Amino acid sequence: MVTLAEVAQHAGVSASTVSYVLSGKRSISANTRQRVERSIRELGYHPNAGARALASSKSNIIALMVPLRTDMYVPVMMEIAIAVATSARAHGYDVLLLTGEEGPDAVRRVAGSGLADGMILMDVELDDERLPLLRETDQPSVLIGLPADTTGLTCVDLDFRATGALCVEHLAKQGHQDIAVIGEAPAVYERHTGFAERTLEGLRSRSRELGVRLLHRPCEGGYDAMAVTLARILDERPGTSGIIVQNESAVEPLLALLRQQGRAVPEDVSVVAICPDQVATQASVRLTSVAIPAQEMGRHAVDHLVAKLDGRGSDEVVLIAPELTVRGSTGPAPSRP
Amino acid sequence: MVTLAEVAQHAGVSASTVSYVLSGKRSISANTRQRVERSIRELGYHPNAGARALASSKSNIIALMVPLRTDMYVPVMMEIAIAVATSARAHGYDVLLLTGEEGPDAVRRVAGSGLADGMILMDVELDDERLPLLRETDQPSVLIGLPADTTGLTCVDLDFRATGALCVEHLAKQGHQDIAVIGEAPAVYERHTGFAERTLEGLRSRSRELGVRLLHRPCEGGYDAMAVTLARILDERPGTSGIIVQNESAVEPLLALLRQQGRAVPEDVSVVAICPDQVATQASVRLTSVAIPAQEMGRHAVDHLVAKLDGRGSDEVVLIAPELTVRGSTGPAPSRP
DNA sequence: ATAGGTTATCGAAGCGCTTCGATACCGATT
DNA sequence: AATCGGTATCGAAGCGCTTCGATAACCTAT
Repeated sequence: MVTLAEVAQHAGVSASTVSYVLSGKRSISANTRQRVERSIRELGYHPNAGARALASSKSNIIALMVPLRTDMYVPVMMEIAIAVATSARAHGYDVLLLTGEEGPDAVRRVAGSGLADGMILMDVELDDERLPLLRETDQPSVLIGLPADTTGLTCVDLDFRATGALCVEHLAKQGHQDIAVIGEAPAVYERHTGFAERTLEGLRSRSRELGVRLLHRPCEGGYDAMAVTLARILDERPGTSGIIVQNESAVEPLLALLRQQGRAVPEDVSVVAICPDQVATQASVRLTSVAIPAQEMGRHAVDHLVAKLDGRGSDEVVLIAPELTVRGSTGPAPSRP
Repeated sequence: MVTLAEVAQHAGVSASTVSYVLSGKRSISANTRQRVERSIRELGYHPNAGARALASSKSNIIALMVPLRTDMYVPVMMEIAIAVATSARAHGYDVLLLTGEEGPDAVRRVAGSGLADGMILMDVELDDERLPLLRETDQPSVLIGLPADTTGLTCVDLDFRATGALCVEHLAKQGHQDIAVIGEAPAVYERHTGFAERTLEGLRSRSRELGVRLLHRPCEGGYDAMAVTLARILDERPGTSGIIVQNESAVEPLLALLRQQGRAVPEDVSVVAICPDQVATQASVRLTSVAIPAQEMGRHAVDHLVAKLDGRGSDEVVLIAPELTVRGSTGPAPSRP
């Protein structure tokens, strides 16, 4: 293993000079710089991460806490995680992967040990138990998702309230009067996940304003659960002509069931999905949808965290404006008999 | 920030004693141990990761290199990644997330800087460009996937050859004579991903042995691509009665298309999938499948790597035996006219 | 009582780096 | 010629921990 001292000796300078060449924190003559850089290359030198962290109290690592549950919106999680890792590298940071398993203790461990300089939390619940710790250790952090109380926190999220409103609006504008919402699994609502509840608020308030009827039903993913849910909806509201889905694993089953029942999309029923673009375009019907901008969220989170670590940047809540893309699954409401 | 020295002072012992209490590398009297542990608790002490890494040349971090591509078998990747993170924690290690983006350089960087003690590589190609580096730096590592040359390497993977064979066997046993294979996207074969090619080998050799006809077609995910692929298959081999799918995002489109064309599963066509159990059970037809044991692979990889880091364990190739679960999508071949 | 062997603890060195004065040299200003 | 402000470099201290002898205290066996 090559050390700074060896590079220094090889280049005929002192260790501190090599350090300054590396960090650029003091001016170095062009001549010396080149000699040092050459030695670094020739010896294949890589600074030791531990020593660096110890001396500078900076690890150049960002911790990313992903939910342990693999049952929910997995591709989105993955996409965010990869976006985070990629953007972090672009800023010179590596990413430490923490699962939700450890719970709040992970926050304590990371903050206490100086393992990471800051952390990004995904899947934040409205009343998340990690937040008190985050505030008290004042660990630099960014949340992906929006808790109930955001004082002193930096959050990045899609504006799910506006997303809900946007979906209702789109359908209402086309004349749909009876709209059904197929939501995430009941467990998601029970644990008060922010995005699910806020979507619902948006859906409800906008439909109230626009005078359309709204029926919300949580739904486990999969074909069987979807069959039951759809039957219940059509039973309660036979006139339903617009459906909003916020559950990736319910999308394809829903479309299959509608087809099977002879309900044409979009002639008989219009469908709007809240899902990543990939899902919307790869479904059996090209879906009108509001995209979940996973990449953008990951990138934003990293940018904000890095800004904080650099002493720039402040606490703030960034809500990304939703965008509805019209594809082939929505159209005018059928005229009622 | 609390340091070892402060704990030592608080407990009235020397720093080294505290260190030995923590590591258990020398015997400590019960009395002293308790006093020290109490101080640790009262002061909320966490050892500094950087200092530890520097002094012990061990970071207690495992690097996990995931593919950058988000287009392929995403849930499997995610499940493996989470299994790795979870098992690693159980062994006292944290996980550093590296994306394929950096390519081979990441290996050099991690090995050189002592950032991680070892690494796990996912999505290994047959002739992976990271392997020479891995061998030359003799960085402790485990591959998930099987390259062409495994000398000096430890690998964990599902036995995809046996998996292919198993699928053919199952269908042949039920009398199917004409079998079609819907594979991964063409790009996957072009970059010589090991698992795809080995599955194919297994499929081909077993079908030759059993005297059944086999047609293999790569397929991009999604509905449209699937429609084209299926049409071509049925055009070339109208008598096809068994289909093997190895492409998660083709599964649901395939089932929808078959339904749409009035081909009943399993009465007219039998379908075997190679996919995670979750996909097989949540599809619109409960699929007979060979599971991809993501969790098990992640766990194995970590166990082997930790064994290596402890000086136990040797280079070896672990192939997990495939298991075929019969569900509702396969049955006897229809009698030919 | 003394040598020999344990067991429990301490002190000091050192891991590889960053960073803060200090120093030496230079040309420009008076 | 003496002074000043830069610029380029060096040396040494120190980050918080691990680990290796050394030492002291205590048993046991002679």
